[in-house]
Amino acid sequence: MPTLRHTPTADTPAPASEGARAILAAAEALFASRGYDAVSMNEIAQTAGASKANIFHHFQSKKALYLEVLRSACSNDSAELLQELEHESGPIIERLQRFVAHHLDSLLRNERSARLIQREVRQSSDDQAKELAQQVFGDNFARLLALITAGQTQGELRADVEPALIAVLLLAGNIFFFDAHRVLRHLPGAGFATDPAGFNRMAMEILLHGIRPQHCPNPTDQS
Amino acid sequence: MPTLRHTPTADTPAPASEGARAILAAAEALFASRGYDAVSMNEIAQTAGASKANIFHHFQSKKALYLEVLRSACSNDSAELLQELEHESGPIIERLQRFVAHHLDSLLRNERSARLIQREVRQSSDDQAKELAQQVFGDNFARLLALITAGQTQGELRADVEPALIAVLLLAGNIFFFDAHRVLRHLPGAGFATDPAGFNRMAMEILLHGIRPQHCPNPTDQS
DNA sequence: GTCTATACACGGATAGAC
DNA sequence: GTCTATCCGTGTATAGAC
Repeated sequence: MPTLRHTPTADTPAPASEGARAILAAAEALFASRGYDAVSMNEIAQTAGASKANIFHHFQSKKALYLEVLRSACSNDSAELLQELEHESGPIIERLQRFVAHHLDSLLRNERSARLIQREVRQSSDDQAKELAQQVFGDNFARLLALITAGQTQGELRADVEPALIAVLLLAGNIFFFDAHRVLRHLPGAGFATDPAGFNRMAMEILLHGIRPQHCPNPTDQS
Repeated sequence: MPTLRHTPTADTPAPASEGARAILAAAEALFASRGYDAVSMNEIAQTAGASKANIFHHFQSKKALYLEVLRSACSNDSAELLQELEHESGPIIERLQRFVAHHLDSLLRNERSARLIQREVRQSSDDQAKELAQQVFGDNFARLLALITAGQTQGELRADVEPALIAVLLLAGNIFFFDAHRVLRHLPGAGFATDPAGFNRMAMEILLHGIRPQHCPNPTDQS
């Protein structure tokens, strides 16, 4: 698969001449829900209300169209979460909590693009992963790390664990929930599978008591 | 996609007449690494050293072959983990720890089958998920739940959280690591991405301090 | 920019000999 | 059980008119 380097200078590299945007939207929906191979150009044309040949006029090939879809999906998903992090005040733990909740919500709301990106993450062997890490996730992950390390220096979080590990555990729960909640629903005792917010609250509660510094209610001091 | 109900009575429903096993093995490798659509019957035949028509002699259709592959992959993956749980003594936390470590190890070692099953979990919308939950994951998940509840009644684990939630968090870390470690490697501060065992140890350490009841080193007792 | 028509290859599946 | 040969649908991509 070709490289997906994106020139970060131009805001709109291809203005997407009206009809092309319809094609892009249709392609995104179809690719995300059924994968690359399972969807045909005929189908995309039909869904977009355009002719198959017109697609090839706007995009060099099927793969080129796919990569274009990927790029737009990535930047959308990321952009939503950027603000939540920095421009806030108050305890960092609360901010983390809100971030995680927002992240899961975003996953579930933009299910299509989320799946699309996940697919790429998983099947990207070799050095494609590096590009993904640097050009797609790098910024947001770094931001999350900064928040966590701030929490550590401020004493809100344990300082004896790698911040990246905390970040990963924070995200892992969300992504697992996103992936598996349909199956989870039918497993014994996993009623929370239908309640993302509740899951988030409880998972965070568990994680926090491992993340925070020893929070011991002093038995001698019970005023 | 057709139902994947498996008669649980017969141990070897179809003895897989020698050549059929080669086909099955080749199909598993190809399906797992590239997905259902991307692999052709021609390719499977070639890899297995058989003719395309011969595949259709042993399996009704491409989809039937796929389901057969799925079934075998599932039972293999599950079977490995079954023993680890019950037939042991000692603190439950330790057993959980060993289970989680073994689980991640199993994922990484059987990458192909693991991916295959994950694919099914994610794209199974509707009631296909129910079958997966009941016929593939049900047993193992129930076992894990039993272990956790035992830990709760024994006082090793906090009793005020849903056991299923603990189970999910235990698994989520592993699966996220399995999915993302290639990308993770290239993110800042995530050096543990190349060290599954280390990741397991640290993640478990974090989780435990949230899971176990308040573990407070008594400051008055320092003999 | 958008269409109709078409070339060309490949994929899944079957027939029938051995 | 295994093969060769073949049918038929569909998918990507192009040519060329409007």
